[in-house]
Amino acid sequence: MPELPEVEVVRAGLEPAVTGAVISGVEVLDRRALKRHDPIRGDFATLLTGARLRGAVRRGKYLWFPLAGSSREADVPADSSTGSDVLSGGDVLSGRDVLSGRDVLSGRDVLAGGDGLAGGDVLAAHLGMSGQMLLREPGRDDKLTRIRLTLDHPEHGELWLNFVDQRLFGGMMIDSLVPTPDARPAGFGGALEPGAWIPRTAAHIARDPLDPHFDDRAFFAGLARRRTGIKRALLDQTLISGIGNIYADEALWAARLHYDRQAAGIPLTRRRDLLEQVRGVLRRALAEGGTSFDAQYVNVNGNSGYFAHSLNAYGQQGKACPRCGGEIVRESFMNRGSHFCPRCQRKR
DNA sequence: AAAAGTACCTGCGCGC
DNA sequence: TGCGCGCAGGTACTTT
Repeated sequence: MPELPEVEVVRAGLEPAVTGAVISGVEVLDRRALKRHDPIRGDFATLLTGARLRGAVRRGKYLWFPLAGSSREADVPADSSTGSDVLSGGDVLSGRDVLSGRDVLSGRDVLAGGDGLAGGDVLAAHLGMSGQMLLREPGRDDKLTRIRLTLDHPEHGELWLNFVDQRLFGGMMIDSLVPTPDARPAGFGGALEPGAWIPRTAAHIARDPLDPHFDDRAFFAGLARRRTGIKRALLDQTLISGIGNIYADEALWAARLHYDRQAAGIPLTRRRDLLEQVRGVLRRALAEGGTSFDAQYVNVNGNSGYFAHSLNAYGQQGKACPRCGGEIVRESFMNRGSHFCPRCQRKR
């Protein structure tokens, strides 16, 4: 389901509700929704109960919520003999400034709660194909809720956060932060400055094209090296993140590129144009609240976005191409649909 | 090493 | 109405 615009709608919707909230209850209704959680680090519910959420951060389609460290961690003496990063003066492993005892990720004092958590741990989430994060009045259940967090917010009071996922390709986990390879802020955190720390599970993906630190030149060079079709390259989250099947088809339509054209053979000017189209499509979709065809994709209140009305190629098979009037076709590719206009998106 | 294939899942809508 | 089938917006792991 959700690609960058949809995940960003979720992030922005959650941000005011989770920032500063304490997790007062955790119900894991289906353990398969924890499949990326490493049980060795402790029980998900136990670790999370009592922890305080500090914000909501996103890179591409990955979401995470930095947690305040546990009381136990806060008692750790300022011992610079272990794991301290000389250059930053901070503790690489925990994301905490060892000398000052303050949390370098937020600049705030580490709070008690979430016993067993290390400073710099996060609640990480991926929505997969069908995941939703719904904010509800306590007592309001949703069918297919897999994990429920009860949030206690100093201003908003008590809320349920239902993680709903039909297909169970998504999930939640507790993860630790590692330094970003380029030492720049990890992702988009709204009001929260995420710092140059990223969850281990998301560390391998590239920045997304709306990230101010996205490296355009590295992307163009990466495309030039790919011996594969351009759509495969766009969907490769290690090259550029946040794009899924819908926006790949839409951006390729806008750039007049055939989905299976060899990435390496595309001239630089057209690679530049493609990136511009990618950004345009993602920004427009975001402005309309994301794309939804049904209740499968919704924001945190359960409402749908409007971008489905603006699609030019995705799902438009049989209809006229809005640009040239040719007929949009759907072809099976990579076990999914590719939608394009054979007239203005020619392979050669 | 990079690229392609496969596994992971459930529910819905469609045609018969 | 009931049933089987195809379809779904993603990622991680394995194989080549």
